[in-house]
Amino acid sequence: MNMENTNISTELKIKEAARRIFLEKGFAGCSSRDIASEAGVNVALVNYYFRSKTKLFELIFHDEFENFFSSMIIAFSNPKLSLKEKLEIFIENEFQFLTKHPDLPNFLLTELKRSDDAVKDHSEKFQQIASTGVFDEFLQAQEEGKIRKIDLMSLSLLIMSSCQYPFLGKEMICSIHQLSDEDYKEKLKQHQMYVTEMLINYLFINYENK
Amino acid sequence: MNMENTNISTELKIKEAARRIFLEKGFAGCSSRDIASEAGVNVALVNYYFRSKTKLFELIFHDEFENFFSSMIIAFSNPKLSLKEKLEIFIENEFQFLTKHPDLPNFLLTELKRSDDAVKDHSEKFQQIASTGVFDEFLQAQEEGKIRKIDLMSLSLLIMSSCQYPFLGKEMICSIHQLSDEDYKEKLKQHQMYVTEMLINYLFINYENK
DNA sequence: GTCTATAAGCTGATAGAC
DNA sequence: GTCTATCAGCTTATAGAC
Repeated sequence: MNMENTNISTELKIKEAARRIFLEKGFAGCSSRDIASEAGVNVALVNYYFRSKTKLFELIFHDEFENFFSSMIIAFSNPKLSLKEKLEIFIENEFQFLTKHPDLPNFLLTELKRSDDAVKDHSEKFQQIASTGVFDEFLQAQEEGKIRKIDLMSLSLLIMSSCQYPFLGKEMICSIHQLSDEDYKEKLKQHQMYVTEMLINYLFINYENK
Repeated sequence: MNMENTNISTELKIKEAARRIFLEKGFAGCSSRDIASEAGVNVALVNYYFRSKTKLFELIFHDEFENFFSSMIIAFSNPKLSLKEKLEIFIENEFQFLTKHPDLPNFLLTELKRSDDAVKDHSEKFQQIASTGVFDEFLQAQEEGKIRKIDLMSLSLLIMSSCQYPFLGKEMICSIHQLSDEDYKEKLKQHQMYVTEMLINYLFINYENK
């Protein structure tokens, strides 16, 4: 039915416009009119399809939150990979994913800070990653003395810091070092190599990087 | 004069209220009325003293930007310290400073992203740090084979990532690992140790951390 | 399903009383 | 210097025409 198609198409147009605007400006930094305008439709349609700006935002936020963690889990779910390969591929995937979605970390962290404490239990994400078995594998390797003994939170934090900060701090770094977007993008390739080397050297005991 | 004192006091009350509100909610996330209310004064006084919300914001932003970098430079300016000590003390200072100003990194990075490209040249900050001589010292040590050869941007990025991300990502980490503010604060002490160890092991060649 | 018109409230900012 | 009152404009959201 072409009637249904136009409905879905308009709904999608608004949702994708909202995604772009929210990610760039944040919830407080934009209006329903900005979103409607970006989608090329009337303001009333935003509320017609999504009832309120807040409901639409919650939809997008949830979507992006899932997206963000799904991209993390891919490397961990491959049983053929060694722990070291999992880490290497995780970092590679993160830099690739975040190059495509550079605003995502700032968006998630900023909006998570703004949200109510009541909505703040995301421990199912921990469970989701745990269910890949990668944490058990880490703990096992620690028992065997192959990996440095640090707790899972600090481990995650070290890895997430190194992967996400280059995208969070892009504007600051570029303005201090006077780099263009092109320059920075180029520099990030080399930086990814340093990050990989540093984390592997630190976490894996008796490992020598040539 | 007590008349002048009350003026200055009110002006300061508004400025400090604005600092707290802007840092917590961002420019777009609050209104002049929020600031006036936090300061315990009438809305009209905000414009009376600072002409506009934007002018007041620019004042605070500039202030905090300076504050942020000043705190970085302390360790580098002490000529008695070795390069390794400079890094250790820098990290210690950063964690201490950011524990007192946990919202600052997110504030600066988010608002820097929002601002016009025209206002984005902060290369004087690079010059300011360079004038402590710490970069020359690094380059010298690299020539002597004491320090891994990586460029200054990646070096800064590795260090800033590890120090700032734990504060940027606090809400995300706490919601995933189900930690209270108290728990997290306690965990950060140990994390700081890991960060120090990792950076020193990676950057300083032939260095063995017991 | 999409539009116009409009409601009710909040926004930044100012004029004028005290 | 500080307040009240008020402006014009923008906000989210809805009612009703088509």
